[in-house]
Amino acid sequence: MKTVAKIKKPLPRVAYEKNAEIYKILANSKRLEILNLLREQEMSVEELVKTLGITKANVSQHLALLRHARLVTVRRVGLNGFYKIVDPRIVEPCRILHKLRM
Amino acid sequence: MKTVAKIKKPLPRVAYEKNAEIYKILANSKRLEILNLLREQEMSVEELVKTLGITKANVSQHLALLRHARLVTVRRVGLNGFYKIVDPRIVEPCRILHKLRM
DNA sequence: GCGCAAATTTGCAACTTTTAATAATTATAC
DNA sequence: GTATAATTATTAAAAGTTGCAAATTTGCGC
Repeated sequence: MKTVAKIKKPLPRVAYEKNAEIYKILANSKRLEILNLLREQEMSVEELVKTLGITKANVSQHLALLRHARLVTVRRVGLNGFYKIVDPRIVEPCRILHKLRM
Repeated sequence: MKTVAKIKKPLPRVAYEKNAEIYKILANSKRLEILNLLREQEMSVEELVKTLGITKANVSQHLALLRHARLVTVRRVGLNGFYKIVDPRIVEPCRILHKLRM
């Protein structure tokens, strides 16, 4: 196999629109923190509230957004909701950007 | 060398804030398109206007934002401005997200 | 079943940010 | 000077954020 060129074709325009939608979700430090926390382990809303230091309602709203975007799922146990990340790879770009020291 | 664990430590909180700032810049389809175009080659403002199909003023505003974030640089030749990307790796997350079919 | 308490979500309102259009301005070439 | 390329300023509309209070859901004891 011959490696001819490293040119990467431009993505179709809709790809940028979709991509931008995801970035909009990621463009909030609290949501980023949630995703990075959930990357390691499932967490309850209660725990997230304590860890993030924002109101419960606010955490809930962020979680709803992430849920609707299918970035996290919730498992209900009694009164509590336990959230986990659907695909941990979603936070990879976060780390890449961090390594680019940006 | 032994691989003990794949646990990645949470980033410091400021990292998420910085990260979110970058995502805010990336969270716009036109800016994403600009960055992905510039990934391959330097382009003039004029060319960008034609390719993107939006007003020159609007292109200019997006470019100013990218410039201030030091994501692109400009080279002036006479009346024309030629833009290039500072670090092509900035668009990698874009492609990663795209491959995650998101 | 019913009522109560706890965990979570939702609705509302105030505020901030972002976007994109038009108009005005700057800078350079001729 | 005039024309052209690009930027900046000024808007108005749209979208996002957040806290409080109200509503919802669930579990538990009776």
